[in-house]
This record gives sequence, C-alpha cells and structure tokens, in this order.
Amino acid sequence: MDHVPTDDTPWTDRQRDVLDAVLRLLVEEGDRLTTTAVARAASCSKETLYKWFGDRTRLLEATVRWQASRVKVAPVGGHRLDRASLTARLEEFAVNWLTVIASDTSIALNRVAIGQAAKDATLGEIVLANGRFAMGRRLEPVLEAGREAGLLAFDDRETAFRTFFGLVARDVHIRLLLGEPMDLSADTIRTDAVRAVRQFLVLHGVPETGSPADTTPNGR
Amino acid sequence: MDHVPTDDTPWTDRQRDVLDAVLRLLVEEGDRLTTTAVARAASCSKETLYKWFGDRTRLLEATVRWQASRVKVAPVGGHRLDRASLTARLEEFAVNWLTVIASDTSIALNRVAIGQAAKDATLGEIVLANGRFAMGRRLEPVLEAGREAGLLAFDDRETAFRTFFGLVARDVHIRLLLGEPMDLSADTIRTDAVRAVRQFLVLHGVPETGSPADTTPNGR
DNA sequence: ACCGAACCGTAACGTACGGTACGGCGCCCG
DNA sequence: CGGGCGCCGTACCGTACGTTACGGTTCGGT
Repeated sequence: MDHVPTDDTPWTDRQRDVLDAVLRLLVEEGDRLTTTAVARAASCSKETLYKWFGDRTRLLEATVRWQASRVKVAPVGGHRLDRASLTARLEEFAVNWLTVIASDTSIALNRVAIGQAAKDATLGEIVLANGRFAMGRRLEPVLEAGREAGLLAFDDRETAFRTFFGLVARDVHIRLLLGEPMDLSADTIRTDAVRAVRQFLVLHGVPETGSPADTTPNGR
Repeated sequence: MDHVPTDDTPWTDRQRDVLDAVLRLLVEEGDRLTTTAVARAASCSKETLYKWFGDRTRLLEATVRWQASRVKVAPVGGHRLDRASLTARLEEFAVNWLTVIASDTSIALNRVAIGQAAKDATLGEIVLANGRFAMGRRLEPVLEAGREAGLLAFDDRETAFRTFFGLVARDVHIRLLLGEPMDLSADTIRTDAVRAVRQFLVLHGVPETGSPADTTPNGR
C-alpha cells in the first residue's frame, strides 16, 4: 500500500516531476491546489497519484520534504576565522536567509503549513525543521568558532543565534506571509544583511583593541 | 442590502455575540470554520448571518476588525522621559507584543489571514494594520521622545523600530504560527522583554556618562 | 507474438459546504 | 387584539473537490 521510498532513492524521476508540479501549483494558487489540477499539470492520472503518495496530505508532505531536500546549502567547512571572515560568513548567512524567506516557494510552503497548523502541525514541523532549525544547526558552529577565536562573546549559543535571527528577519517574514508586497531586491537584502551583522557584532563582538580579559557581552 | 454599520455604532450587541462566536470557533477549528457551525454556535440562523454580514469572507473581515477594535491599548500620553521611564515603557511594549502574538486569538487570526493571503490579501492587510503597524504607530512617538530627551540615538525612526521589533519577536511568531508549542509563560515573556530592551539600548541608547556631543548610534 | 504490469484520461460517487428559501414564533406598534 | 417584522430552525440546491473505478494504451520481459 505505502510506496514510501528508501532514503537513498527517495523518488523516481517521474515522481519528482509530479512533486515539482505540485510546487508550481502551490506557488500559483496557494492551498487551493486540487488533486485534479495536480494530475493535469503533471500529466498523470489521479489513480497514479494516489498509488504513489497515498492521499492529498501525504502528497503535500512529500512536496515539502522534496523542496527542503534541495535547499541544502554548502555545509561550510570550518576554516580558521579572523574578524573579516567571520563578518563575511555572518553576512552570507543573513543574505541567504533573507533570500530564502522572500522566495515565492518559501512563502507558498509556509502559508500552506501555517494554514494547516491548527488541525495538523505535521507540515509545520517539516518546514521548521528544514528552515529555522536547519539554519540554527548550520550557524551555531560558526558562532562557536567565533567565540573560540576570541571574536565573539555570549553566554548561551542558542540565545545568541536567536538574537541574530531577530536582527536579520525583523518583521520581514510576517509581512510577506500576510501578503504585503515588499521591496526585497538583492541590494536591499545586502544592505539589511550588513546592518544586521553590524548590530550583532555590537552586541556580541569582542572589541578589536580591547584587553583580552574583557569579554563581557553587551546587553547579555 | 449592505448593513454596514456606522463607525460610532459598529454592531449591535447581538451581532457582537455572533462575532465572538466566530472568534471562538476560529480559535478552536482554524479556518475549517463553516457558516453552519457559526449559526449553531451563535444560535442564529444562516439567513440572518447573510443578511447581517453579506457573505463568509465579509463575516471573517468583520471578525478580524472586531477583535482588532478591542485590543486598542492605552494611548500612552507623553510624560517626561527619563532613562528609567523610557526603559519601563519599552519593556511594557515588548511584554505587550509578546503576549499578543502568543495568544490563541492572535495565532488563529494570523493563520487564517495567511492562509488566504495567496488569493486575497484583504485579511492580511487588516491584521498587519492592527498588529505590526499599529504597534509601530504607538511606539515611534516614544522613540522620538527618547531621542529628543537625549536618551536615544538613531538615524531613521522606522529602522530603529524594526530593530526593536526583531529583538523582541525573534523567531517566536513564526514558530508559533507553524504549530510549535512554546513556553511563553509570563516569566519567560518578562525575561525576554528585558533582554530585548537591554539589547536595544546597547544599539541605540546614549551612554549615561558620555559627553553630550557623542550621539553616534552603535551599529548604525 | 503474447502477457501482465504500470500508467493515462476520464467518468463516477459521496460528501462537505456556501448560499438561499420557507415555515413558524415572538414582539412591537397601532 | 391583530398584523407585520425580524429572527430562528431546518430543509434544500448547486458546486467543488477528494477519492475510487474503469477502459484503453504503452512497454518490458519471455
């Protein structure tokens, strides 16, 4: 009954085509998405759809997972960190994150997941695990390396990350999700990222010329 | 046909009862809400529902506006600001905001508005106008007063506000909307608010003992 | 060449829901 | 007291959609 694929060969090419079609329709029509529309867009029969994915909600789940599985960015090996490379790395993260949350795909998936969250948080969990928490897992090693290199100071890694998150995202995500058209050109994003990192370093950076003993973080 | 009420007498008591019922159902069942369920919960007939509110979407709009209309908090007159009262005021705002976005009602309304935003952003606009932007309108005078009292330094009022917003909300809103159960007890909120305000003052506060000429804001 | 499996296109079924119509009941006003 | 009006409860209608069923076609294996 369940054609749940193994981890190493998640889906066949044809099945991935279907998932891409779902993604496209999701972006275009939100959760208005009907199984009929999927079948038409993917040029496959509904019977096949149901054989492959079980039912509508599992089709959506598979789609979210499929999209998440290709956003995996470079796992960023830990070079030695100096002040400039740490700043660059943080800015890269900030740009990346803003770009992701501003993308049509991300917005569509977040909307669907949030719309369902009242009765079933499964999609929400998947989105969080591959969005917010994936970002945390990737950034926290960088913060830790920054601390060990004497460039950053913070008590709690997670709290420091959440501060960074807040400085980067601010009100952007919620405004986009609620449908406000925002200017998020590459330039705007770059500028915002630079500002966020500068602010973060004011709060958690160790001053360049200070005595090594003074590593008290600002504002906790 | 349209029974759009005037501003001074928005709805009759009976109609407000109906809107409250919608709100309750929205919290309990998300956007699964059916007109039949509303009629049953409010002990009124569907015919009356349609006569009063026109159709389902306008009923939802009226509900969002009705909820928004009672969240209006004290308009905070501008007493003279010293450092302690500014801090207290900012902390009050932060506590307030975190309490609002963590409430069942806010979460339910945001979810509905976001779920609809793909095809119709009307609800989203209303939610934004009465949430994020209402907060901005109320806080910015405080920031301005803080600047005039020589306690704060910032180039752009709006940017400073968004920084404050980010430091307060961080990832809380999106995690709640996506269905993650978070600990947001009064204590947690208080602690977070204090931290956010402390961080904001590091970025935009004017040091207590500094020379009056030094008003360069940190991190822009 | 033949068989069966997989799949496509489409039709069909059941249900849920938005919106409307109707009969009955209480209440205000003359 | 009587008539009209507003509202309740309920039945009803049309449609949209998830899900299933079925006939026809392609294709790999024997």
